[in-house]
Amino acid sequence: MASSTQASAAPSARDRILRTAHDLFYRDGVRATGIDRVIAESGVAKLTFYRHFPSKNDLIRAYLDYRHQRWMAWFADALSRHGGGPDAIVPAVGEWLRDPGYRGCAFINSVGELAGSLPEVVEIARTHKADVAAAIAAVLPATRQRSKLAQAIALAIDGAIVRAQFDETPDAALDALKRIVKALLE
Amino acid sequence: MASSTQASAAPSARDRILRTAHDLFYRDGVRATGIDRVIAESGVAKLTFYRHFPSKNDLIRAYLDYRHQRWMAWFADALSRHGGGPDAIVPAVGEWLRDPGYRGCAFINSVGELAGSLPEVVEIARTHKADVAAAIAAVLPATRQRSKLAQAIALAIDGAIVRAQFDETPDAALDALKRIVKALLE
DNA sequence: ATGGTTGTAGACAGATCTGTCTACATGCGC
DNA sequence: GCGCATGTAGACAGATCTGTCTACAACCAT
Repeated sequence: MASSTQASAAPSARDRILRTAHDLFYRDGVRATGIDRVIAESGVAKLTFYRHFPSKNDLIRAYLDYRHQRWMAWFADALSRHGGGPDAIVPAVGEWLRDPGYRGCAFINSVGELAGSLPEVVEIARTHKADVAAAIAAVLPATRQRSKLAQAIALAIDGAIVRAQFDETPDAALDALKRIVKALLE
Repeated sequence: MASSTQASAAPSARDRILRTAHDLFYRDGVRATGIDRVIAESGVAKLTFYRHFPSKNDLIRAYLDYRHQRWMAWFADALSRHGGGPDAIVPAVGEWLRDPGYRGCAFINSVGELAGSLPEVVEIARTHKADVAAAIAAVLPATRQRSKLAQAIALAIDGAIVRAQFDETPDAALDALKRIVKALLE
């Protein structure tokens, strides 16, 4: 989940805006980041920005969609790189939590910040978490309890995500997560 | 964790401010809540407010302290009301998650919102979570693994907290939490 | 009774934030 | 080559937010 860099030369204005918004929203929070900051940092004109995103809420929605795509792709890749079995889960999560730019889960953070003023982020977050649970189920053995088990593991991952957001190092969170996953898988 | 009401007649201005700030900050978020709103809703003059809390950050710190006291007292009570043993944990948490005013963990939400602009909330949240883990350890049998086990359960509770914040009902979160606690305690 | 503390009511300054508008440039398809 | 989409630069309006300031009242202890 390190910040990805684009190889090709000239990204469109929309892409530059979205990428900049992603980095700022994720690092500093959505409310703390002003439109003017996104505009200045992505190097586009104000009118250009408002042509692509008529309101800040449109940008927020696009940010969460973009984040979802990026994160799910990274997670699927990380799981397969670590063997693609149940034992891949904790190391894959650990990779993320150790990333220097780690700032917690964009969806959890956004719900906390915006649930009151932009209720649809709750729906978006729910969808995201359901997809994460499905990705976890995909690496579990196909038993009768697989779905329930994946949900429990996904919930434990959420716990590790917020714990690692507080602590100096993610080690305690990963220890606890490992213990839970091991206990759940017998 | 339902909102507590004060029996005695005349709370001081400071108490009224703190109580109002707590309710608004918790319900709508810290950044989304303006000082003017707190002042209007607590029925106090602006100068009075600024005499007690020279800046919004002072109010935020007081809010988190207040929340910590209130929540820990409620949690200890809930644990003892449900028997004071390991089996009290899930029902106690369930009581909270089912509260109509439930909006997630004030500390998790605040870290997401404020970590960038007010770094000390991270420290405050860490202390809070350590106290929660200690309260959980207190209801576990005194084995050699007690502390590690309490940390794992506390982490699973954090997972249930955020999951219940997304979902329509807390049932799935409580199911998963119950499954994890059961697996951890053999 | 006098001074300090605590309170009310509300105007005001200064910053910041979202969103609009004018004026102009460039490149591409038809 | 003409029109249109897309782009730049930046002034401007209007709302909102934090924090200061003036003017005045009630209460309590010394």
